[in-house]
Formats: sequence, structure tokens, C-alpha cells
Amino acid sequence: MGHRCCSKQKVKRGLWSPEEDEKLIKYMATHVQTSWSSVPKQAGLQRCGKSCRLRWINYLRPDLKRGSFSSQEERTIIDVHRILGNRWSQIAKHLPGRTDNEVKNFWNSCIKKKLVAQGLDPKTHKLIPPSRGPSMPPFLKRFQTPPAPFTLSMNHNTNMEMMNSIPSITSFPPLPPPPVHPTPIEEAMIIPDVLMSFQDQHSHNSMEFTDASSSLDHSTFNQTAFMDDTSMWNKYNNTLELQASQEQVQVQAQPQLTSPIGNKGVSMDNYDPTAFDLQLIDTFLSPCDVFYNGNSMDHLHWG
DNA sequence: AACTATTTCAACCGCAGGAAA
DNA sequence: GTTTCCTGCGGTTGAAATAGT
Repeated sequence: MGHRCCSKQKVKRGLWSPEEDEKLIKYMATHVQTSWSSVPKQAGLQRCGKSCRLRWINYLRPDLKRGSFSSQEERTIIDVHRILGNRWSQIAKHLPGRTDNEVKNFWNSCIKKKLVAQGLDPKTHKLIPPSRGPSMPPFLKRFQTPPAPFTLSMNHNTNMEMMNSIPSITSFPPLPPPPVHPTPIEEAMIIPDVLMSFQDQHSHNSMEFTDASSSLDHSTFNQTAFMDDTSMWNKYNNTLELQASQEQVQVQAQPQLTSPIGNKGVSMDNYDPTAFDLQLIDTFLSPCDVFYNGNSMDHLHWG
């Protein structure tokens, strides 16, 4: 039973021989590849195009990094996986020279086991309750807090100029109804320990997203990001559309709108919680841009 | 040394989405 | 608007390698 894409052809399956590799490498080096389906024929291979593509992408490509993963790469995989889940191709983009298949295999064969051994759920990256997992050392128990909202904290030196400098913050529409399932961006935002700084291009004032799990009360996480510290908002920014009746001011932010990268004061009239900018997340999560502010896993031993 | 169990990872499968016909 | 083709993705499989007895 061959592939559907090549059912008419006689195709070889299984492991590639060095001769086949050589043919494909030679072909790829001398031809501008337009369609994978035509590669086998032109390269003289008894394979289907899909198989050629896979072999090239996962094994023969010259820019591939071979060998075992470094601890830095391992951390990056864990970090990005926590936010994106099993989006191996997205994760692999943060690891130059690594393929999605390689990352996936490494995750399944190695990282997953490590997380489980440390009492962490590899899907959620949260501590597994003692009843379901290995007994938890006392020092880890304090990290077993509910998922913290993604908060914007400000100190009392924050001034109006700074507040007004935040692009697009005045254009937030009313909160849309909460979805049944979290959207990817919500998942991305439910990070108790991520520390993100962002700086307005004009004012050079910066705002920090800090870990809310260790401070103040927890806002109810509703749609995307909430900003805590009601008094600050009320006191300093009367241009914000605040829901004064609520005990906690919940300012909804769609990341690409509040990001200084785009710096666009975009209306969210057509807000679609399911559509968000993966690239932006990528930007936030580029290997050197991910910071930790007290993560349970930082207290564990790796290796 | 021989056998078995476990792990690793290359390759396959099926599906989804986009483009072209 | 529908069908077909192609590509890319994530889940899964199974052969090879390795570890354990």
C-alpha cells in the first residue's frame, strides 16, 4: 500500500540507502526544486515525493545541526512548548538547525520523561497533584499555585505620560464573551512566571509584566491579559475604558495590539479570539527573549 | 555470549489547508 | 463552486541500537 500521492508508482519504502541519499543530495544541489512530486523521477529515485521531501528536510539538508541537544536547546524546547504546546514546527523555529521531527522525538523520548520524573505534567507543565504523581518535596509545594493571570504591574512612580504613551490601550472594546476553550493566545498568556518588558518607542517608558502568583490578588483570567492594580489605573488613566463597577479593573489586551513592535492603535472591533499572531509570540519567545521570574522548574535539576 | 527489554529516531500515515485547474 | 494536487504538520510505527540480565 503506497502513499496516496504515489499509488501509481512503484515506490521503495523504509530506510534510505547511502546511494539514494547521494542521488537526492546531488539533485538538490543542481536543480531549483519546484515540486517535490517531480523530484523522484528527475533524481532517479524509486521514492515518492513526500518521502524525498521528508528525507531532505529531516536529514540531508546541509544546514542541519547533528548531534545531541544542548541544555540550552532543551530549555528552549521546554519554554516554548509550555506556551505553544505540541507545535513542533513552531518550536523548531527557535532552534536553528533542528527539525520539527527531531524536536518531537527528543521531547517524547527525553524531556517528557524528565518532566514526569520531576512531578510535572508534560502537557500543562504544571505540578501534578501528589495523588496523581510522585510525592512532591515540601519546597515545591509553594509553587503549586493556580495559574496566575498575566498582569501588568506598575509602581507608584508611574505617571500619566507613561500611561498615555501605551499605544492602543485606549481603544479596547468591551470584553467579548468568554470562550469555552482557551484560545492559543490565552494559553500563551497563562504563564505565571513570564517576565516581559516592553517599551514604548516614543516615550521610552517601560512596562513590565511580572509574576502575579507571588503578589497581590489574582484577577480572574478571562479573555487574554488583565492588568492588576485597580487603583493605579483609576488614578492615573481616566482615558481607559475601565469597568468601574468591577472590583478589579480588567483591561483586555490583544498582544499584537499592545505590542510596541507593531505599535498600532488598532481597533478590536473585529476581534477574533481564535486568530492571533503566532509570529508575535515567536518574537516574544525568541530564545534570548524568554525570561523567568521564579519558575518551579528552575529549582529542579536537569541532566 | 545470548537473550530480552527498553529506548531512540527515521520514516510513514492521514489529515488540513491553500493553490491551481 | 467544486475538484484535484501539493505541501506541511502532528501523531504513530517499527527497525535498529543500547542496556540489562
